[in-house]
Amino acid sequence: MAKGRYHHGDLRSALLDAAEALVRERGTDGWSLREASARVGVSPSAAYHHFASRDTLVRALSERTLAWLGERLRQDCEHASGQGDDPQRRLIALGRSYVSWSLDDPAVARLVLRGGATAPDSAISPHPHDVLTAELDRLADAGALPEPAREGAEFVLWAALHGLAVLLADGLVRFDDPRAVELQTERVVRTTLNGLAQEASHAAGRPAGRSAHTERLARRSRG
Amino acid sequence: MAKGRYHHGDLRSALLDAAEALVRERGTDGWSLREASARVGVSPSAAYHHFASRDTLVRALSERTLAWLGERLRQDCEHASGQGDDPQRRLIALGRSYVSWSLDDPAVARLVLRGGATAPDSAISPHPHDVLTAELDRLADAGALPEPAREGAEFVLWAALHGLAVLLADGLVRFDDPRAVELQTERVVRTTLNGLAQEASHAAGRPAGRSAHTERLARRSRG
DNA sequence: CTCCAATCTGAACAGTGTTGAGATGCCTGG
DNA sequence: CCAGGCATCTCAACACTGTTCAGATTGGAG
Repeated sequence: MAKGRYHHGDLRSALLDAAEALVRERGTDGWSLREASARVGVSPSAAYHHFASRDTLVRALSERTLAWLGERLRQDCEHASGQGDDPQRRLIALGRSYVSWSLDDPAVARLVLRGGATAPDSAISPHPHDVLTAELDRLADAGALPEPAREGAEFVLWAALHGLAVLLADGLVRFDDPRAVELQTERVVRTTLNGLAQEASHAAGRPAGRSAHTERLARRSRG
Repeated sequence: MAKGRYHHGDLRSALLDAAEALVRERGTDGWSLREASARVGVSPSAAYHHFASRDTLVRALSERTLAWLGERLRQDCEHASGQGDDPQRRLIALGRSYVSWSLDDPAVARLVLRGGATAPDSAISPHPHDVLTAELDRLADAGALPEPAREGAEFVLWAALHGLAVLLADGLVRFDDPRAVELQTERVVRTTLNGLAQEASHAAGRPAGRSAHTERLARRSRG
């Protein structure tokens, strides 16, 4: 629609769509703002009425995708919860969803997962990290994660999952069989959770996780 | 040296140095080949006698740094091995070195850790991944890692460490206290190793890690 | 000392992000 | 129904980019 019309209608999201397609085709930097504009059928400068710069467009795409991913993770957790509401099963589903996405759409994942592209004041909802945190809470509530191990546990599991996703998206590690990716992901989640659960028994005598207080980047308070 | 001379002497590594400094100042893309050339005191086209393109220069810098990092990791393992040659202590040292580097030099780390910048046929030696693998072998030899858990364990630990390093370099996670980073890194290594060691007892009945056969990207056979 | 091959320069090309002055046409208020 | 405001878009231009190539320069081999 809006073919040949002077006013486009929804240029902003049309540009985001074009940018997403271009990222998929040629990566984050393999295309120009001018090309995205041309693809939408609009002059290069038109984009500047919706985005302050090319970089802003890319960031906006990153945020849009991140929110989409958060929703996807949440849904996949819910869907996996089918029988018995096993929190560990839900976390494995989350991990599989996260990792398989980064493998199926590596170019977009490379863009999104290096969060430098995410504005600090953007309110992404639901943020993938928040989904993971909520699932860990669920695990702790179910008694499968001792209280001392719960503190900061999200950073351990997040690091492991994020690391696997990034390694795959960047092509630093490859699995011959797609099924192997699922197994590896499952193993990473299981191993990490096992390690976390066992932490309490080893913790006596060392500073414990409490002093490793961490904070996520501020993502609150939309401008 | 070579000030004002027509022939520079060692332009290739001078360009790499300039590129490294520029990456540190303004990130991977915040500078131009022309600026790097100018900084070295040479015309823009001179660079093309040493690098096929800007991208090639960046990749070369990435490889140089990766090899440097591998050497650093190896040395830090050796250094930590002081008393008793405890393999776990060595792995913790490796993790701390890896992570603290990515936090101390985040711009360069961002460039290096996303291996897309690494040519597939480059022979990086010693490659950080190989160092980690060797240390896990050492752990297994010491009997601290059951045989079935050893298989593919490097991908679990690598994912966790790499994930933490990347999250920090990208600023997706921040710790208020530098000491907290060390503790968190130690926790990630310990937790992962604990989880791995405990794997055998849980493994009965599931496919186990054997079918999750993995392979690193080919980095052998220099052109 | 001469000449070659490696090295570097200078000028040029197409394409980039970005800007500002002006054209266009949707929508609101009369 | 129609005037006109205003967001939206176009056009032309700027400085700058990566890259190429014909030619100038020079260290070192014969």
